[in-house]
Amino acid sequence: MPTTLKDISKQSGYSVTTVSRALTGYDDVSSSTRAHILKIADQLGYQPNHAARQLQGQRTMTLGLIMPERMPTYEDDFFSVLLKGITYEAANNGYDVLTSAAHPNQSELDTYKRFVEGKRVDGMIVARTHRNDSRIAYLQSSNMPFIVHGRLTSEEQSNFHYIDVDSQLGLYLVTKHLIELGHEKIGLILPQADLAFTDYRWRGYLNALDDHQLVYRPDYCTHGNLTYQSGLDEADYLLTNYPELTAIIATNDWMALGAIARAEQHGRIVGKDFAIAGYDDIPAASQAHPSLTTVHQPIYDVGVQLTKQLISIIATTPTTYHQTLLKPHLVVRESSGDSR
Amino acid sequence: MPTTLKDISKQSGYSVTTVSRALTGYDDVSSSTRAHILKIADQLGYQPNHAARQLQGQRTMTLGLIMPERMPTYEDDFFSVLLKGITYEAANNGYDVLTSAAHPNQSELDTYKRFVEGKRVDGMIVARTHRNDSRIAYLQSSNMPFIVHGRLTSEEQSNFHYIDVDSQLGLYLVTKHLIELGHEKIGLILPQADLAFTDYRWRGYLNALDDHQLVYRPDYCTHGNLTYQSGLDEADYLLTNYPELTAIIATNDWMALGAIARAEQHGRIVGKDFAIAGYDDIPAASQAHPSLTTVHQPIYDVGVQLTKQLISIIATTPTTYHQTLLKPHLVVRESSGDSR
DNA sequence: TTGACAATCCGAAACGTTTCGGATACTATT
DNA sequence: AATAGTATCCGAAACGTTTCGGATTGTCAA
Repeated sequence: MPTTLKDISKQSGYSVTTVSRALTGYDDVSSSTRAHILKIADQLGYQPNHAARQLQGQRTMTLGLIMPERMPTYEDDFFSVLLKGITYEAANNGYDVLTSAAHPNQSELDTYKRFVEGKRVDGMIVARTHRNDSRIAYLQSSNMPFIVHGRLTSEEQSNFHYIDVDSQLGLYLVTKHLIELGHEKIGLILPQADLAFTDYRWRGYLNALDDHQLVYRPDYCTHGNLTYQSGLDEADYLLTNYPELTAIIATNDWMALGAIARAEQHGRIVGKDFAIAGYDDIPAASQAHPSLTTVHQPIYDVGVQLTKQLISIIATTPTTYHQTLLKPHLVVRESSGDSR
Repeated sequence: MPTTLKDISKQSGYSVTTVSRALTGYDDVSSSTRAHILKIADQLGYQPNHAARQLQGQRTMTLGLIMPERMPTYEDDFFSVLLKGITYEAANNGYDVLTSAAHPNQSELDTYKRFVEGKRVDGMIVARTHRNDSRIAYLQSSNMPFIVHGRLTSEEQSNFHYIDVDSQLGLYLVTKHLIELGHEKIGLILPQADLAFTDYRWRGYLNALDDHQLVYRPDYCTHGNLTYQSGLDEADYLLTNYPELTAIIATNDWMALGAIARAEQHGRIVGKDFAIAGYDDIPAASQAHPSLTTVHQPIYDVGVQLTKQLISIIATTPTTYHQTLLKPHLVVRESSGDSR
């Protein structure tokens, strides 16, 4: 049974109140008694009881992140890496991080409610937004500080603090890159339609075609689910139905890697007579063969930024929304090939 | 301000006690009043205050994981992936996960104390053990349930619950594999000497040499720090000083990938006239060129297992140590080449 | 009619902390 | 010598929950 204020009080002869005030640094206690109390607290290895503090209405010094109900894929480490950035930056500022996922027989939203209304955290981080995102709607209706990685779709209002990577720009850049290499018939493998960034990526592709007077062919666009397997599948679909394609853009690297594998099975030599590009720049992208042309997303750093912002939001409750759009950059490697 | 038991009490006309007992399912309240109370609680969207529960001595339904002080490397996602497994499995059992890292001006051990003595968790998970591990010593002296991923070194007593992958076997397998391909002069890049698994991996290498009557050359062994960069550096050192080497085993994949790159700069053709093997089987390993022969570690699953075990330990406080040693398996790919 | 027993409810205390509103004793000012 | 001010301390209440030990009612058997 850990030491409490009462123990220190007994040992030192001072009241619990004074001990508390000494320990939390009020100017209301003489420096000699403070020193005395500090020493005893140290001797006894005092650690404040977190629950008691919280109960009485304090900051929890804890940030919350909830993992999505079903990971889109086992191999997807987006949340893990983000969480790594969040945890370290939180720790730098004296915060801890509470993570969870939906409990059995509970919805993801229930988990948000547990955290928010159970007063377990001072702020929430939400990531991978989707169309009509009920988590965001809920948080807006609560008065829990929160920050979002990503926005809502371009038709929706994003009235909240967010940090997003401009994936419209990202896809514009990679599409432009391929067009400038001479490609005119470019397949596109998008993620699930209800993910908010699908919208932006699609627009980026569209804009690039427009800017170069190329016609947009909706049938060149398919939807995968961010896995390697779906990269295989969708590439297969595109290559068998539209053999005129000379390039494929996949909107994440795992799908791109799948697409490379399948394209080569179709007899295309990726990086030579066929181009493939991805998105994310995961570690495997640089190791792949051919190495993958892609768009770099600094996930760890985004985690750090989100945390920094959220903590400042908690501290200051700003009246205006803090919204940042990071510029991604294109990483040209072998898979997009030389100019044709 | 969220609803409390008192609110429900007022609304329903029953006492706080009865409301509490109705909600937590005592048989001490008639089914009609329970139904009534349940309904009101639902209407009001009642969420129990976690702090109040904890304070009064309940389970926290929270597991703790602390990230190491300095990540050995930015690219190392070991903890992130482990945490992903832990979080999902914990959620499956109604638990949340509290993560942190050392706060400024505090040691890693202080963080353990904060969690344990601040009564913030019901159990702790510790990973990546090192020689003379003070975290484990501390947890043993507390009576907080905990489970460890990894053991202490073979000279130390591992008197605690753990799940480890038998990396001695792992390194034995990969060394044997190379020897059977005809290699006799095999370099070894080990991790930092104070990591507990360094000891086991070294022994595995040694055993394999012994079993095949090959002499052990201590100077063929160097120490890296698990990064790609140190793979470059150590491979460079080995190749320039011991050009007679025909193979290098790196004890993790990132160092192996670095070693491949450097070996090719030294004019070796990896997979042909030179063999390289790694350890971990990270996603990049299968994508690498040449693809990397390595030893598979199921990190996500280990996270799941650890969580399962820890929860059962919390529930039953077993008197005997639960210790599992998982068998890793060799994944042969191109980088170890054909028989010579 | 009485006693025993079950069913249902509730008051009060406790968990460990912070904070509000004083209380006390000393010092400096008039 | 009285007043005001300052420095230092503390009692009690509060946060929201659970639990211990009854209290109240009603039922049923003797």
